[in-house]
Amino acid sequence: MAGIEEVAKLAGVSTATVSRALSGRGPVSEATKLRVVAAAAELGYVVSSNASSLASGRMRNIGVVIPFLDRWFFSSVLEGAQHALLRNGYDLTLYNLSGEGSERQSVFEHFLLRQRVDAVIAVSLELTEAEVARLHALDKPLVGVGGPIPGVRTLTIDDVAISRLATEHLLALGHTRIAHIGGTHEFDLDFHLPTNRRLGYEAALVDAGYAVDPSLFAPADFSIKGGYHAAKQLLGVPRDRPTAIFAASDEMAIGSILAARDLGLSVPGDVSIAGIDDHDLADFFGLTTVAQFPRQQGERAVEILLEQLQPTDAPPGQADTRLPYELIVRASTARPSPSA
Amino acid sequence: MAGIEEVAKLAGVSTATVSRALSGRGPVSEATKLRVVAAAAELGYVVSSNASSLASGRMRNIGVVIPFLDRWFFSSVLEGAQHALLRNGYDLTLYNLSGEGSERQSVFEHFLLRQRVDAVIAVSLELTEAEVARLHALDKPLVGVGGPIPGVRTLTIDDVAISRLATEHLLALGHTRIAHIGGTHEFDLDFHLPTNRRLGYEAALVDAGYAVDPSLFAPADFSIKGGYHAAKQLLGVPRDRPTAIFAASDEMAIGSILAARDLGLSVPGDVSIAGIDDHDLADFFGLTTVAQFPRQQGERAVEILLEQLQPTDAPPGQADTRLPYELIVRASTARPSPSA
DNA sequence: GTGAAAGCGCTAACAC
DNA sequence: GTGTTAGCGCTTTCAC
Repeated sequence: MAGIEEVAKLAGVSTATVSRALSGRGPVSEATKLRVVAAAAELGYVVSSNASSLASGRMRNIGVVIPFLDRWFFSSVLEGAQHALLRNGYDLTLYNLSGEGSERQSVFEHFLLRQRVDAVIAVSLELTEAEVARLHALDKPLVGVGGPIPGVRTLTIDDVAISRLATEHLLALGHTRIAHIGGTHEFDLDFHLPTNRRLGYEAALVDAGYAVDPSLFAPADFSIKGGYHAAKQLLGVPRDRPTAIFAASDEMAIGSILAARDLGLSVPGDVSIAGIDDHDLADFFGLTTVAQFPRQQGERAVEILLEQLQPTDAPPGQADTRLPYELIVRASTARPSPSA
Repeated sequence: MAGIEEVAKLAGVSTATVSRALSGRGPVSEATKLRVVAAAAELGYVVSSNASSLASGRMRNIGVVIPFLDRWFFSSVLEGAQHALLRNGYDLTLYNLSGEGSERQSVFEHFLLRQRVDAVIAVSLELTEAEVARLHALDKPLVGVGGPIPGVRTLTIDDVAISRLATEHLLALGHTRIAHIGGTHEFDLDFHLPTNRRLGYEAALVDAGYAVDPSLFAPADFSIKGGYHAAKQLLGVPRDRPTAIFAASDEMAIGSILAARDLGLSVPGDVSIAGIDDHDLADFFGLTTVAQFPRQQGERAVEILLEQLQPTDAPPGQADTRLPYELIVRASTARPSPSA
């Protein structure tokens, strides 16, 4: 492994110049820069990130803390972040918290404090004050995706508005008995997504002049399986069956479609179904949904972070960035059939 | 951020002793070790990984190169690896190659050479000789999951045997017209999984005395959607319909189940369906499958790597480790109905 | 079992 | 625009 000294020798300059030429910091004439780059290429030289980081304090590495890897939303955010980081020459160090709670503690007490990352992206995690404080004490920028986290720059989606949008779509089609499959309380811990989505649904109903019927709510765990069972329960009643289901995630909505089929109901003939996410499979199932763009969320988080790592003290930007969403109407929703 | 010097002062020892006490390398009396650990805890001291790595040459960091994040198999391997690494105090630096080819090059030419990782895990990637050579030149251990990669320690699953097992299950039930949904050629590039799985299927048929009927093969892209369309084609013929489908992945098998339903066929009444993976959703769909345990594959890869990082020159272990698999019979397979 | 001191391979003042 | 040099914060010989 060639070192900076050898490159300097081959290019006929000092190590300082090599450092400047290769990092782009500090003035170097075009001619010498070319020689240095050529020498580095010839020797297959790559800066040692440890030596560089130790001397400069810059790690070129971002830590991503994420609770799950095997769900579409999370892996998409991660993919977006990874992509944006790679493009900028940054490494991504992954901290997946899917195990027991002890992992979370060691990540925040040890791993993130090792001076290995310049900044941290926390996905769908509500950090404790202590956790935030630790990172701030190290002067490490932090951005939350899916927060909000008090005192931290976050990217959030307006869950209330999203739900309202989906529900209003069903109302506009003429549905009045609209059921909702939402999250259980355990999913409310880190970010109040289930609650907010339920609130949006209820607000849309109330605004349209309908009462909220508690019997039209069923909790599930955000999975296809969970949505299936919840929908079976909602649709299994012989009389006063809901004519539409709005599920708080596409996976639960897909489960609902499968449940409807198993009950011999046609979608959207007998029941309309809408979700949230625009999951990979939504198109395949013809699911009407409100898209949120997780890949872009990951990319955006990186951009914000890299901006913050620039020494340019521009206006720090607003603390909370609202993410875009979009209603995508497919074949799973339609006007209620007159017979219903 | 407290440094080693402050800890030394507080514990009343030299920095050398602090280093020894905290890293466990070199002799320290039990008493001083206790004092040092207490002092470190009191100051909230965490070793700077850069300084430590620069001085010692150990990074406590493993690079994982992986082609996809949003597929169950890959995210599960990643999760297993992450878990095992965290438990051992190692960081995981992720390199996802899902973008265009340029990413792959920069990962191997720059990112991995920055001296940031002790070793590399390559998941389902057939590395070029040049790529392997680069890593070996740096003396970085490398293990492949899903290889095999010539000259590299790999964990592989016997795809031929897995397919044979699934096919023999269908044969044993009395099926003779067994269709196969396999991968297209593009998926054969990095690891010959589609070909091997097809070979196992064909070998089982031939051994049982049946000819391979090319009309009973349909290619797809390993997705639910792809499997759906392939199955529609296979099952759409009025006469001589296959009585069973063996798909090279659970996602394609699930697509087949949905296709069968849409065609008004019952599973397993009219057609039996089997897959490979034991995907998250396999249980929900009652899918008979051959499980391969991707989480454990990730964990195992880490164990092998960490072993290799030990200076103990024990027997280096065999070059190719075969992974376990297991037939899981659920409700999607049964004896063919007499009427068929 | 413990301490002193010499680096690890770079970067960033500072001088020129 | 370029070279000189003093660290960055640890680990590791080597003495004791």
